[in-house]
Amino acid sequence: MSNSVSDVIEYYLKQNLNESRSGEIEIKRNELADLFQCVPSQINYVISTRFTIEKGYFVESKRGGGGYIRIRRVCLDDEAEHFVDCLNQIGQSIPQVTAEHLITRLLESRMMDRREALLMKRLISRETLQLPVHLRDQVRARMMRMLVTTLFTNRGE
Amino acid sequence: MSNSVSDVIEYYLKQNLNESRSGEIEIKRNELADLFQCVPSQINYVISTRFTIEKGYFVESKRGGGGYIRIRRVCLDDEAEHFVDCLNQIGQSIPQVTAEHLITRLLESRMMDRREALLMKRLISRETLQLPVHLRDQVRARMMRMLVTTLFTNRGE
DNA sequence: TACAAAAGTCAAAGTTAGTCAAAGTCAGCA
DNA sequence: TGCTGACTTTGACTAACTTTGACTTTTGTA
Repeated sequence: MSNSVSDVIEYYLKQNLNESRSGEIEIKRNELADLFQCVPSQINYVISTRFTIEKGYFVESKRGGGGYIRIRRVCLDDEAEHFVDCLNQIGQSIPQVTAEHLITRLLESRMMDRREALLMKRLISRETLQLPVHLRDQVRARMMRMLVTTLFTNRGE
Repeated sequence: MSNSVSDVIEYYLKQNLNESRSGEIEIKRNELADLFQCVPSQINYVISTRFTIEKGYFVESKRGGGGYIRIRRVCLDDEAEHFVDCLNQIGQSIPQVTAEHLITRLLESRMMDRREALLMKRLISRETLQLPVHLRDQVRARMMRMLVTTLFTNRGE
């Protein structure tokens, strides 16, 4: 399934990450590029397309002598801020438009895919809920909180 | 039977699908076009006319270096009937356990993925809805109908 | 400070696959 | 015959993803 060099490098890095007990690996860009016979900047490409924060990775690096690239798999603690932000915005009651914006942001930050976002927007709509405004906004808030909690604790793939 | 190039390609692909233990094959569009001496876009034609979701196939692809077209056989007999069956089962009101069973069946038939099923089960739960029983079962029914409709009309994102 | 040794950036080139509409084929029928 | 409509074939154009390399920035050390 993995045909491109980028895919192979991605697999290699994730393999190493899984084997490291600390959930963190440190590489030398040039050494890796050498190992996979590619230009050093391809390592940057792989990292920027496959090890993004949205996908649950945090990357640090340092240039110069003794430089490195460190990749860490982030767990809930590191995302807690974003997670809490979302929950705070939702509160105990949320109108449809606000919820729709939040869903769009979650989609844009790759926390959900298009189908999930579409489904979610339909589920929290006035038409689906068909309840008095006050009650409707409260049910919608509980649904949104459940969405965010699920997204943050059960990452796809 | 017929022996148009498209028919030959269709036969070739289905043959390969049958032989693959995983029920899934991966091809390179250009290689196939080369093999059958046709333009690459004819592969798209064959796929779009013979490997539709209605006929029980799910197709994914990726462009660029290492690109591919992946065809998977999905086990679903008669689409429309299944869709209508689901809607009938839901009706205007549905209790939590019944809805959960339906979600599990949708998951098993690959209409949804694990995370979507998990999310959906949480969304339709007593805890999330927190409404009087009769109202709750009605809201749940509308949510389930929306789920099924979305799944059947918005295949794979 | 100067230099060397890292890593970063960015855009061009390369590699696939997708879309769409025009043209071609063929069978059935008035 | 020759028309019609469904299906197939073709290719120009588009979109998405990857690879490459020239140039830049940062950092440690002599």
